[in-house]
Amino acid sequence: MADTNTIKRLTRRTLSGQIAEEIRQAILSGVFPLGSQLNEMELAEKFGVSRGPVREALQRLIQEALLVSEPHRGVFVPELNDRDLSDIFFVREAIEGSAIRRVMKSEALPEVSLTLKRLVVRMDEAARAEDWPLVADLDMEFHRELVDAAGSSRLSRMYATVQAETKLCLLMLRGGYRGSAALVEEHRRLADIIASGNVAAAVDELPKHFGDPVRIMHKANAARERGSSSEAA
Amino acid sequence: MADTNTIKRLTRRTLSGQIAEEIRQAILSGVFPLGSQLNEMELAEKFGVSRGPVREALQRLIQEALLVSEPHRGVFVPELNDRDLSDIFFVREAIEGSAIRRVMKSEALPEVSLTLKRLVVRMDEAARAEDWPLVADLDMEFHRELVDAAGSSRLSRMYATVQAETKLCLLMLRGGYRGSAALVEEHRRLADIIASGNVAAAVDELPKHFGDPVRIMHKANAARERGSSSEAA
DNA sequence: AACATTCGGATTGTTGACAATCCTAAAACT
DNA sequence: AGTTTTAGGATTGTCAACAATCCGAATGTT
Repeated sequence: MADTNTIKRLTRRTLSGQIAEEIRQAILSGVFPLGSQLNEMELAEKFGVSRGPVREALQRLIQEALLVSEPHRGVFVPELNDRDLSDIFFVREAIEGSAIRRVMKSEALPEVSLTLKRLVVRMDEAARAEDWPLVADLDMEFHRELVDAAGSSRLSRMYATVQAETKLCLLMLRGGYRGSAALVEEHRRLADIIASGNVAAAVDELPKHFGDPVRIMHKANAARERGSSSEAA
Repeated sequence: MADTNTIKRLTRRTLSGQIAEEIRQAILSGVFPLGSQLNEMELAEKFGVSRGPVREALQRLIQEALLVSEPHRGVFVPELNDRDLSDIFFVREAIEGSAIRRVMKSEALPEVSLTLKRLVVRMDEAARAEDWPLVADLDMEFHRELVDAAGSSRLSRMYATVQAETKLCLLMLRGGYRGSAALVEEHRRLADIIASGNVAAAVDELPKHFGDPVRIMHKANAARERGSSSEAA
């Protein structure tokens, strides 16, 4: 047997696990509006189960920062403010930066570069077809691929949760996701720099890459909060 | 009213939260040996509560990677192998590296440096008194302080979980925590470099700082596994 | 009219019991 | 004797009911 590294994934699907996955998808799809409350009993009978598994599923999503719990009040879809937004992208930069550094030092760099460039091609096709949801998905996949290539299970897991929060951010500007073809170009640029082997340049590119979305989202967030008088932080 | 120091403990302690904290401390104190199983019913009656809150507490700790769950089998204190060990310190390097970069760019650097140097002083005192547990605690605090200084709640939270795993690592070499005064010197060195403002030097110092513990633990781990014929990874 | 108080509805937090699953080990078979 | 089968025990997974807590509206007071 050549590879024994496949550790026999007996993913024993537990009920609460399935429910968590279901609710997670629902949140990230915008089924539950930001700030809305999730009723345990309601979810329970919607899934045809008791409140126990639902509670456990919610607990898990709380740990993933996809929900926030106010004791004796309920669990809510969080509303992200500017601080959160900056923080999320700061952490993304931290994680992806480390991933880039490690990948570019490894001998798997050519392979990873190829994978990334293929993703850019698909992203380009999607952009030409103006399939913006697909573009967004490929954007996510691009960065996830990059982080996973580092081969650190912990880094990947951490990144997964931050990426989920990023999706939450995208929900804030519903449909307003900039469909500019510039996005494709940015990723192509990033992929090229990574392939080039210039570590410093690659790491420097990340803030530029994230700069735009952060600014755009901040703007959208400010516009959204302009209507409701908010608390000063 | 002159004193507003009562910071209004809004921290509504939920029962499961308290239990989680209790179990967490127990795990990190080595009350539960590595690889041992945690019985829900047993814990429940030990805490004088039902299995519900205990289950939720365990769920939380599982998410923190302080426990692993095998469906329909039970939850166990994880046994960390060499891969885990390397991974943990890789992630620590990633997080602390980003924290250092941000802190050293901020104007709070002098203040942070001072705090770190004070910690080194305390660590030195503890080392002279040969109070190694305290030295270990101060080691943890040093790095946590550094990360917290970055002002990113998400980075801090992620680091907290990795640091908990680090404590798990220390449990592997029970009591064998090297009490060398070199540890103090290393931290002093790191604090000095950070204070100096030389970002590149500071970031370069991290791998050196982590190099020793990783090697030592690998050695200890190998020695520990020498007795039991283990599966080849 | 403005403020404090109390009551009601709703939701979460907790409990004890029941069902499903897994591991161990004894027993039956070749 | 060695291997398969099958019961036993134990533990987790799930459920429905009970208790505690919180929010908001209605009521009473100044």
